[in-house]
Amino acid sequence: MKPETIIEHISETYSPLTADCQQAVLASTKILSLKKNSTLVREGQFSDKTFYIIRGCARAYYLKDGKDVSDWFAFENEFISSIVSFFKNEPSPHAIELLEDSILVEFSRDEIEQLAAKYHDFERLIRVIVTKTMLKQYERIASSQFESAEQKYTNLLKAHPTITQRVPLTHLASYLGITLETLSRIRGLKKRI
Amino acid sequence: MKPETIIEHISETYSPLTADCQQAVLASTKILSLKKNSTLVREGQFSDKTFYIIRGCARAYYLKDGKDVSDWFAFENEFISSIVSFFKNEPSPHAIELLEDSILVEFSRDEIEQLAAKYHDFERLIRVIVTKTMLKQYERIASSQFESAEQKYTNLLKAHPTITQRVPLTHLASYLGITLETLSRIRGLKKRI
DNA sequence: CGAAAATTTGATCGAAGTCAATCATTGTGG
DNA sequence: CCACAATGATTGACTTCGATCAAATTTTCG
Repeated sequence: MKPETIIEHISETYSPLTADCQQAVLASTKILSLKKNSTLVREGQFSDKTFYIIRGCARAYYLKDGKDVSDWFAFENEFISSIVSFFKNEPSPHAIELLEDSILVEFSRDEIEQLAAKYHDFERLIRVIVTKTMLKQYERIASSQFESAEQKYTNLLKAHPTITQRVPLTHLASYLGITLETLSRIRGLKKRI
Repeated sequence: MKPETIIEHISETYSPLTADCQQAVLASTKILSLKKNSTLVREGQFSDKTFYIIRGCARAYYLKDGKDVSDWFAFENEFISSIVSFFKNEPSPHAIELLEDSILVEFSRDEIEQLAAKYHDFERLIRVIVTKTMLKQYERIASSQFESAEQKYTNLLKAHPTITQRVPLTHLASYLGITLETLSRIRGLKKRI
């Protein structure tokens, strides 16, 4: 996939960019092609990068009392970054790894800020992306806090019907805030009914 | 408090606005002074308004299986809106009410979009506010999903030491996703130790 | 002051967690 | 290309945290 096509696609998906601005974005775009299990961000490090996924998927996770807890998944046409490090410039509590062989676009915070300062339409693009992310997190709060384990899993499947084929259940369980065993029992029940 | 001072203050708190832009914002600003228990948004209605709190506090809540569940609180210098209705233009699942006599600034979505389209620095202001909100929601997910009832309460107190003096415990309990009884027991324990 | 609202306290129950063992799937080196 | 080790998923027995139901007590406010 050509870089121009990618920027066009981001522009179409989120908020339109002028040709002029698309050119400028292109200039500061780096494309990565990485194998499954590659690490994009290591725990404890600073990361001023955001990754846009063209193909594949990634997972942000952290260690909570020694246990691996998944915090975010991203698939094609979505962004992933160490939210804490990227936005607050603190060491990243999260690690980010690839769950499949993937093709990514890498943006740095400086590039983004420069583009946003120079191009009003890029500033808007960022605003739109952040707003979408915020709404997604809002949905997640509603689901995680006030639903039963089973309802949470059902909600996840509704939002992402094929996720179980791409992400190991262990990760889904920790993402939902339930144990692997509980998730397994829920799935057992669902099949039988 | 004069309207000019308010806009200046928003500009200082979140992201600077040019004098020109501040003038334009002023023109579409409506100041409200309302009594405790006033309703800003009713459940099931469309609301394209966002409220900035100058004095007082407000609460967004919804009914889940007949029970009142608090979803968001906002205090001085913060914004509150029906997130679903404002951003997705759907009927609001939330109602919003005042917990104290309050002074508010009301913005409509149209005004905001027009200002954002015309003024790059206003677009940035919105971006910054949405980003802050997103980070706050992120913290909330981490706390609500992976902490014990007691830890959640402790986290809340840390972020908002005086909240118990302004918001009834019932609302705090439902916000934290625990029952009033459990919250009361936690508070009992804390005092004794 | 007294009624209503808010909070505390007590007894019991249940959903999901923990610990432990087994079964299934995947992938790598001989 | 098979073997078998490593990883992932299921199942079972038991425990626990916080929910529910119920009642008492305290606070607020007309």
